[in-house]
Amino acid sequence: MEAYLGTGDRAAHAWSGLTDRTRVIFGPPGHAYVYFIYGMYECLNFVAEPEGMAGCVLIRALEPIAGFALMRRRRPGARSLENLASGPGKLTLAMGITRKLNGADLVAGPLQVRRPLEEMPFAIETTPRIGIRHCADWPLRFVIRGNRFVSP
DNA sequence: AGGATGATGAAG
DNA sequence: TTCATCATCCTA
Repeated sequence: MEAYLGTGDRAAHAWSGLTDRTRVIFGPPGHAYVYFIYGMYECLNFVAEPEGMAGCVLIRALEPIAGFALMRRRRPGARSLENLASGPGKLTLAMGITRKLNGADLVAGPLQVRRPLEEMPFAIETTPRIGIRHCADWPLRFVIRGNRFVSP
């Protein structure tokens, strides 16, 4: 995942202030911010700051633990389990997430953030963010150390 | 290394 | 109404 700050972060969508597109980012936390990028893909964020304040987290990858057949059907090109959702665009394809979920409540659903079935301890590693030009060296990308499913 | 592909924000 | 830009992925 990657953090995008509300103020001073030129790489963040919220940099341009409150617009139609960024409205959700300035809304209450625990909601999905889904945006369309490169004319083809959609990316999922979690709003992370109190209402009136901008700040969100881009979900760049996930480890599939269920629904394998469905995810493979949505991403026929995926050659391996690791490849299924190891990138922000791949993740939304595999999960069937579209802009219709923009602004959706992540507690109420239909898209929900849930506690894992079994809690596994893990270490978090910090790296620069990926695919941006501004503030590219800021250490705001967070990965699970040693995990095979992180985005490249 | 380059192409697919369209919304967005800022400028005119 | 244009225009550059873009938090990507895939094939070569």
